[in-house]
Amino acid sequence: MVKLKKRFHNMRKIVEEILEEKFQKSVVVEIPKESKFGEFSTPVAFSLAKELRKSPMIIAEELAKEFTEFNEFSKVEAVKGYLNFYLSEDFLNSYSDGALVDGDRFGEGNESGKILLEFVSANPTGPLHIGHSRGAIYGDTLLKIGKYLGYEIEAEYYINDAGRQIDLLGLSIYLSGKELLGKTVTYPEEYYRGDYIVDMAKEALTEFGEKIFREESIGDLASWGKEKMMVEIVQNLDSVGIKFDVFVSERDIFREWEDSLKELESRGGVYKEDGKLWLKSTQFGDEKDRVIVRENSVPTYLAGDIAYHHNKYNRDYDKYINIWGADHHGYIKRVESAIEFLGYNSKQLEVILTQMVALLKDGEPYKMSKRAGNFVLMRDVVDEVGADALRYTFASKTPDTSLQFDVAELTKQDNSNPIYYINYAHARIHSLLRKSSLLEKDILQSRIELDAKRKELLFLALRLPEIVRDSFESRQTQKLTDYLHSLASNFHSFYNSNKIVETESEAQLLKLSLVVANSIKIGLSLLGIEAKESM
RNA sequence: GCGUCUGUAGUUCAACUGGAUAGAACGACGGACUUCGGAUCCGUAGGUUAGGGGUUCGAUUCCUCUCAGGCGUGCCA
Repeated sequence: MVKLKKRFHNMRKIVEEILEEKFQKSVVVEIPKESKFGEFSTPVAFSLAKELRKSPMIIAEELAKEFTEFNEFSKVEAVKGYLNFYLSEDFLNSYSDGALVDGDRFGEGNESGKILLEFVSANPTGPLHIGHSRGAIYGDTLLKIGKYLGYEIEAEYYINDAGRQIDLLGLSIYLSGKELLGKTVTYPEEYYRGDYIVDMAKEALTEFGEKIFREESIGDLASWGKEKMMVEIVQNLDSVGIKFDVFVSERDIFREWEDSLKELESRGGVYKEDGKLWLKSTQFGDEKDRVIVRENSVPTYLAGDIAYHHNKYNRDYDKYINIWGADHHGYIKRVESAIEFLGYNSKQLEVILTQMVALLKDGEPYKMSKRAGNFVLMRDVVDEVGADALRYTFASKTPDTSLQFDVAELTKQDNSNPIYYINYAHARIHSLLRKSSLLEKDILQSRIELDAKRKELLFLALRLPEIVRDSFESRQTQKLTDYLHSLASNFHSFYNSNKIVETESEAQLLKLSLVVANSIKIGLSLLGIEAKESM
């Protein structure tokens, strides 16, 4: 049997280490698209061709001979300059045993590093809409995957509870309340409309009586309304299984603004002009310098963000990840420059932008605006399609491409939904286990004899650790969804061409199926979805 | 105008960050169990990777120009 030195290493890493030890340099290890080229391959002979002044074909031929003594491989072949590696049955069986022993923790990493992940941070002036839910689900998926890999990650929500939008919330509730009381009101250009404002006005009326709708009470209505909205937002997030570790308030953070300002001043990051205070953000590549304190001495929004990032950096993480809507992208440079002026390294900050979600309803474009109140509520979509489908949909799209879909499409719960497809594969495996009369011990102790099909399926199932890692490091959660889909697909195909229960190979095929089920279960759980054992 | 993201099959997306014949899914069309769940499987059609030029053994990937679209370009948040 092959001994596994490093349980937590994924298979590609194991092969990489073997090659790097051999060649004393970093080597590209890839997984060929076609299984006839082996499980792994490397084009290393091409890069050696120049310095050795020999053809890649010849180099590869020679190299292939040097890998005969590795029991990880059953065969190492040179084809057209590529070096192809075929994993041995011994190795794959050992690795499978490891996977089954690890169970739910197969692929878990031992990465170190403290990461602060800030996401959603939607203004508490209305419920979450479908656009917010994209960043929320993407962020939460990253969080789950990162934690699985061993990183210490905190999920943080920044509450914009200061500034004009909160005043506007108070005013909007106030005006709506006036109208409820039969008064004629004229709404200004900018205010929040939508049913939730009317609902809050009604609630305020029953809770506080008519006296709340006096002009002096707008501030009270604002902070009361803000609290209401945060409760609503937390519920919205909870409905898809998202929980934050920390909520920070802009209002609280702002108390530290003077400290940040002093720091900026002492490092020459600001200057006065036209009675305003400017941040020298051009020094770090911004298009122009930015006002941080207005002529009337009221700080701008950026000031709050500077204090916030100052606060974050003082908490001393290794990395700060912000997930913002694409409309904030102009902010990156100015925040980075502020971080530099505060004496910190802006390279530790990584901003991921999620592009817009353009919704259609029956083919018609759906304009989303909180102000106008005709946005699609996250809550409504969750009610219609369920948390699982929504989570899968957003996790399966790269954040940096704008996404357009029809609400009507998502409300369809037919078999085009990949969640059903993947769950079905998982449920099928459990169905087989229920049908079988074998003991678990006998299944686990059997040895999987590999033919081409079995090997392909087993290899794919065992790639989970590598996929999870890759998915996190590239910040591309869709690598995980794609993987699960193809694993399910591969299993369905296998299932249809093999009888399993009550055959001579029952034990080993069930063992193979168990490895598949384990990877599906883990993968789904990292997406925040619970695998079903029956449907 | 500038910044930024994007452009790959009818549609939605891949392509391991420079590697082998550009792959899947959905949709379309045609098939498959008296075997364990047909919510499945198998097959067929569909491509000048937006376009030109460059870098090299090799480009969907890197550079450059052009074209098209989204977002941004408040002392709003």
